[in-house]
Amino acid sequence: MSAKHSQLAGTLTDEILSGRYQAGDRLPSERELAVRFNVNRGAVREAMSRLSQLGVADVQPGGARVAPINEASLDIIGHMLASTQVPDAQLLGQIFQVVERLLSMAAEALVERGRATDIEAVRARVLQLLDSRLDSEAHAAARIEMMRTIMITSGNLVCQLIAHGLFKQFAPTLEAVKPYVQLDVEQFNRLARRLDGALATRDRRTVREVFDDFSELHNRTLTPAIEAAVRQSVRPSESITRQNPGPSSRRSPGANVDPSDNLAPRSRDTEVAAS
Amino acid sequence: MSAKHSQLAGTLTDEILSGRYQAGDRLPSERELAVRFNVNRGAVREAMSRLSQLGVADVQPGGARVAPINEASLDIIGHMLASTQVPDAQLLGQIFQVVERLLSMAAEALVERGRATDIEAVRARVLQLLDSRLDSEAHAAARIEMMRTIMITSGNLVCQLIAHGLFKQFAPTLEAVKPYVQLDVEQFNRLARRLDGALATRDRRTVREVFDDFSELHNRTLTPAIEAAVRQSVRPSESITRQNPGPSSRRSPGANVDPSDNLAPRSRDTEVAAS
DNA sequence: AGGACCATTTTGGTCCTACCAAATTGGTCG
DNA sequence: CGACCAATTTGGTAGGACCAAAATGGTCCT
Repeated sequence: MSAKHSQLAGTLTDEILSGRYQAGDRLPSERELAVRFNVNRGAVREAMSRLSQLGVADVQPGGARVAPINEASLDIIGHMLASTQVPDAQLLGQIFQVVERLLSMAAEALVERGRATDIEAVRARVLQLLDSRLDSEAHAAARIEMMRTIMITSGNLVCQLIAHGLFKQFAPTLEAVKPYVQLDVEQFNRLARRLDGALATRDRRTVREVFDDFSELHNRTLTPAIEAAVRQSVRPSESITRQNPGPSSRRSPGANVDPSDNLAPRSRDTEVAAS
Repeated sequence: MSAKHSQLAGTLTDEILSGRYQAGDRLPSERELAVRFNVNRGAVREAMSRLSQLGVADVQPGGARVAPINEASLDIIGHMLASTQVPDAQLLGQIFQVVERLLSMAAEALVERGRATDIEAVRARVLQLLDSRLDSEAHAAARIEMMRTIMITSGNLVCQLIAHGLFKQFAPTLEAVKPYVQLDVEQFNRLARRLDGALATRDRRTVREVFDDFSELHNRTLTPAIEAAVRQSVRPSESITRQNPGPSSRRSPGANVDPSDNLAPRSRDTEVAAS
């Protein structure tokens, strides 16, 4: 579905991220890639441009070389999460950890220097999260909305950008794991109440403590959820909901490369054989 | 010096970030931009691609629209810092705050789950920072090296990517402000000693306290430095060190647009008149 | 031999032209 | 007034030609 250059960029990014190339290695030339993937060189160039801006390759006249991973852009996280069938628990945990820290920072800034109206706005989100009788879906959405509100009202642009960028990237993964999460609502609500009180009294120390506890709770929630997802070991995105096979004229699932055009290197055996 | 598309992307990014366009506004068409800036449409396309990947514009068939700022990539920070002559103190403060939080997180993870050898490596950096008799330049470099070591040994990739990305962007600004910073070395060393002790005993609570204090110290250091820079109100990058005028055949300073080609919109008066 | 130097080849960078598909636009008809 | 449809605008793709910088491999001097 997506354009050629986009697919190519994805393929190359995955190959680099998977460690097929060592940092410093020369990438095949644009012209060679063009013939190998049977696309126009322009498409290759756009893909290389993406790699360059992603920070996974350093492309210069004379040749392109792969860059060390830790110098890449934050946007590679999405690729890393998507490359493995079951999300990497460790990476996901790191993301959560960072988000929660930034969230804590934003909330602390809010209670220290924020306007009263902003604090009230956040409190409204927190209480709304508490009072209503929500199903887990709505509860999750409300949680996210609360986080968003905290980020925005904090006024810290850097914080917002990072959080938004991270969220955008792990949202699909989260969606895939969601069926397996079982949040301890009781404890969560206890924390939410504490947060509300801390916000009302502008008690920074307690705010921080609450977010530390949030982090711990999330970790305890996430780990078994991922384990459950691993046990099932199903393809996250579509294969869960797909129940009606549809007409026989259908092409391949779409998440993978269309077999009609050979954007993948020639005759690379599919690693996950149909069983 | 830089390529046309790069200049164009910078110009457009700055115009969008400066609020000249509202979020949701339509950007001029590629063909129109091509004639306005007297460049090939291909160059315009590359610039638009950059804007798109930067998250400041949403470009689709039918037209490109500017995106809300808070949905942009983290990489716009560099533009925002560079667009104003004197760095924005508030934004710089936010960056520092975030970095210090992430640093604290990394250090805490290190003392909680890190290997002994890694902790020793960080301690070495801290002590090296303490013992030697360094000038402020070397001291700053050693501080950065310490932070880098903490980030790397922590093993949190997300943390590393954010920190590296932020640092890469505010490094030039930091360089510009550096002449004006006067670090309270005595207090800093006191904190460093505390950090060393906390690392040795794997005392997570103290580690966090130390980084909170670091944050506070940096804030107290940064604010007057920026104020001093504002007072001087000099162009950060080159004009400070340039003392020998060079041959008369020289072109314009290079940071600005070459007068021979009109990449800037026609006859736009320079906003900062020479005084 | 070993190292410095230089011409050739390779490689990415730019430009141009033409054409395609999707979105927008503006008119037209019910 | 609203739904629908065609013409236009807009971004997307393709292919080719050429340029400049880097890498390469040979040559010459020491």
